[in-house]
Amino acid sequence: MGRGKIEIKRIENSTNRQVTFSKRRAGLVKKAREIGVLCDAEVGVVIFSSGGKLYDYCSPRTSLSRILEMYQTNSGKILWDEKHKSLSAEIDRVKKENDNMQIELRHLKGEDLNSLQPTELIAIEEALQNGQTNLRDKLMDHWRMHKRNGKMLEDEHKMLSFRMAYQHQQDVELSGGMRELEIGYHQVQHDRDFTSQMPFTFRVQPSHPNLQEDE
Amino acid sequence: MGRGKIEIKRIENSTNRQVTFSKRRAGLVKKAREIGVLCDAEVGVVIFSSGGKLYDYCSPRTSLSRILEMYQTNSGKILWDEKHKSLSAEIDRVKKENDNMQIELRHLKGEDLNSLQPTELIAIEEALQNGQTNLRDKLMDHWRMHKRNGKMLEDEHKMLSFRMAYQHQQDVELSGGMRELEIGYHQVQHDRDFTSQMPFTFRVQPSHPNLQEDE
DNA sequence: ATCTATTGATAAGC
DNA sequence: TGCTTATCAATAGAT
Repeated sequence: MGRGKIEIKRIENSTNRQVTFSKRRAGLVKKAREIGVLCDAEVGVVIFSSGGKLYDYCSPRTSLSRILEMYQTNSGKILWDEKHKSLSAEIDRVKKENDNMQIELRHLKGEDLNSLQPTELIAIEEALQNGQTNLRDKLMDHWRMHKRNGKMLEDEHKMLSFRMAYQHQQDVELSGGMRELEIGYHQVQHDRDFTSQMPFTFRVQPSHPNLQEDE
Repeated sequence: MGRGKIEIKRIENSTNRQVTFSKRRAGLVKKAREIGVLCDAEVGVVIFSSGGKLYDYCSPRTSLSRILEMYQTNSGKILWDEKHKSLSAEIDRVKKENDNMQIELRHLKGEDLNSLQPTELIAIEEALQNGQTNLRDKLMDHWRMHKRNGKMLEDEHKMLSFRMAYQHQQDVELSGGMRELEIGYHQVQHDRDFTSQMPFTFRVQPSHPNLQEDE
């Protein structure tokens, strides 16, 4: 509900995220108040922003601590005694999450790949390709902006220039390196009708970088 | 919002009240979930119906008791012992580690790059380049091994072939995209003695992919 | 913070 | 309780 539909996933732009948080927090509290009044319910809401700031609401005529007591009674859980268990469980959960991210990081860095299937390797490769595209866009933004402003620092300029050139080199080399694989592909492609699914580049002249140093 | 506007006051008809309660409870929880995801917030909701029945929701990465503890910390009420404190401290520590990895992962995926300096962008780009090199080596290993063993499965073969071709395409395109930057570089390169540090590729013919589809 | 085009939530009705 | 639909409400994006 707004000028455009949005996916329910983390808002990347931090300003937008903050604005949306404020708006929706207000909306949530309003809804909580309404259901309390309309349906004669008691409601408690606790919200922590990503920055850790606390916001809360609870129906009039009661208090959060009373609601929490009722929660304990009704859920059969004794929060104070449960707390220890729940804290331990949380540590486990967070650590596990930690491990998973660790693994994902390693994979993205090209480590610990031996146990992976081609399918998984390809998925990671795609993620890398994506990241690289975004990274390079951003680097080019910097390059262009600095060039336009004419106030690029000497060191920054060196690094950017060097890096741009290096990327180009890498691409040409990898691009060349893939030629070997084309052969493998062409050997088998007539087995099945797969040609229609192949990217057009496949039917393209391989690039011919001139790799001689000219003195 | 519905077939007619309603006043926000207790619904007298008990059936309607019950129905509205169910619908709005679902709506409230949905909103809570959404703000949690969109804005990276932690949310806890506790609802008692007029009949005294308990309903609750809390964001996935936490628990109600955890949220309630955070609430107590933040709101001043402190009634927990040292053990809990140390457990909480550990959670905070691990979560912080978690956040850092999260950030690194996002960066590698090309997200949240706006606040980064060129130096940092370049470091990330290098990591991606590395990862990609390793990934592709591994993919080629798979390709060669399966081809040699002659027992590549049809689907695996399709995916590998397709992926190899796709990588090639990407490289050629990126390689082409870098050409623009060469111009910028050549404009300034005579300012300083930087030529000796430039990769030889820089003095190389750009690739000329033939992008016409041949029917 | 304010303004609206749009999407989203939901009151009624079945 | 679950669907459907006409309406009102929340809010995304722009200012």
